[in-house]
Amino acid sequence: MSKAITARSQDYSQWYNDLVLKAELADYSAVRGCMVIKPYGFALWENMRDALDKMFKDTGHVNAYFPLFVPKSLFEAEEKNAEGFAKECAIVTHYRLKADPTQKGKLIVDPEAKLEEELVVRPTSEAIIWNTYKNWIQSYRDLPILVNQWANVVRWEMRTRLFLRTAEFLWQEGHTAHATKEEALVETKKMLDVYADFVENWMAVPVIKGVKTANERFAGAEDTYCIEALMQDGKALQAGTSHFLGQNFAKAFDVKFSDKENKLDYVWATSWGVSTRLIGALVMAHSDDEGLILPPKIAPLQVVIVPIYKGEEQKAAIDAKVNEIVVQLKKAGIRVKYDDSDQARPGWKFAEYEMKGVPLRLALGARDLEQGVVELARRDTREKKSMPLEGITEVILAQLDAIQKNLFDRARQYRDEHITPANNWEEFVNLLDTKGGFIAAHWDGTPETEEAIKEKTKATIRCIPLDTAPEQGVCVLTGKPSTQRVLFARAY
RNA sequence: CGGGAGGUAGUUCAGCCCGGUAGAAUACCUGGUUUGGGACCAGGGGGUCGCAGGUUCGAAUCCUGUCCUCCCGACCA
Repeated sequence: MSKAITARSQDYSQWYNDLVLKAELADYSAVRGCMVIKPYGFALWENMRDALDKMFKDTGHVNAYFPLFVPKSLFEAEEKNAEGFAKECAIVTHYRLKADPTQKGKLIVDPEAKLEEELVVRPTSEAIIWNTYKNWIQSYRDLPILVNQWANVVRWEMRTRLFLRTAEFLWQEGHTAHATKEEALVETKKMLDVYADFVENWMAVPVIKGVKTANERFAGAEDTYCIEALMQDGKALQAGTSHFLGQNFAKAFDVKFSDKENKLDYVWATSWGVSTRLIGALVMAHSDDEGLILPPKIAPLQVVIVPIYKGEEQKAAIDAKVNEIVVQLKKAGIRVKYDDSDQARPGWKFAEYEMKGVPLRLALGARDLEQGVVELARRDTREKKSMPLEGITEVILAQLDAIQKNLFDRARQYRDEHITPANNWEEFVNLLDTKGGFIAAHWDGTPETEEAIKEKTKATIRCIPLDTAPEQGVCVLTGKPSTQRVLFARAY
């Protein structure tokens, strides 16, 4: 492993790529646009997944699993949804290979094994799920259906980046069915809140809750709610979406139910998802030029202990003490590793665990042992101090909390400092080019103006924030009247 | 999908223009000395030069095709 990664100030994109590879979160693969998630990266994803899964269960949802393949006829049923995804679908057309008669040891697609109907590899699962829900729903007594699935999806992206945009990715997709519009709307917002709660309180990444404009809306949705995060380079990243689907899919798949008065009506729907892209957000929100910085609540390892010794005798004494500490820490629920390997020297280990973003490091040497202390090093502030071994578990628990809080506060301060109002076009363009971040500006509400701004500046409307007060103003581009500021940014 | 750059030891890269026994650093293995911020000495192993064709007496090097990656553009629920 080489000794450094590209500095953020030098090349932010390269820094990100270097970091993902060197921290061993992921690797490239032999398949274009598809990555290998390595064990350390997957451990991180597992922690995120487990926390989210519990939140879903706590809000009444259950898990299920639907097929990877969607028959084309089902896929095209909801027209807007199908159109929206058509350009990035992988399609299965054959079901068999055979030996190539012209080249020994090679295989060809068997032309006689062509499928009657092509199968679309799911870019999202609304179609196959609503086709299924049709069979599950007859009356209001069958509602609501609150199902989530953890799955992979495929979107044939032209330009990919590790975690941020890959051809195949892992995610969860919730698909719910309701008797009333109101209930579906409540569900949509409830799950948006769950996402915001998770991303802020577990990942320590502050988000803005908002609604997407028509241009940015999920294909097939009535409304798309989102959480938007800000990265250290001033670009925005959509961290999660929750869609109010109205009756669009119920109509497309003919899913009706009898209400209490025995009247037939179409079912109301929502869907919501977050993906492994969140890992990209996590990396770009907190990390520095030394490597990854992980929030304790989802870090695969929260504490690493490194011994410093001369000779076997010292090592044995340190081992004995550290083993006691490890038992205590594990009892307190802390994910801890004692790296007593003799393969690397302490300095090497320090750098390695910094690259991997382990929140707290303890270093224990013979001198410390004599004095009954241990060196505590925080990854987030890179601050080191000597603490008494007595009562160290409590100190560590408090430090982990402090790190979690500091990461969030730090990211929120950066985010808050990078929401800037712009009142005219010159200001708007200038802010985008010099400062970046979110720009709060008036917009006349038309897709045409949004499109024009995008063409001129590459900035899009990230969302119409949910919690801002109405304010009279004029559109930053057209000068037409506007009633609310929206957030623009260049985005991932 | 268009334009540009790249792929040679586990890793980072030199060699390619001008064809002639495949190199460096680092990592790895063995032994020893070491260990409070990426240790040092000595010895050693490791590469069908992305893959497939072609030109040539001879190809990492020239030609063609193809795959993967990066950058720019188009696209991106």
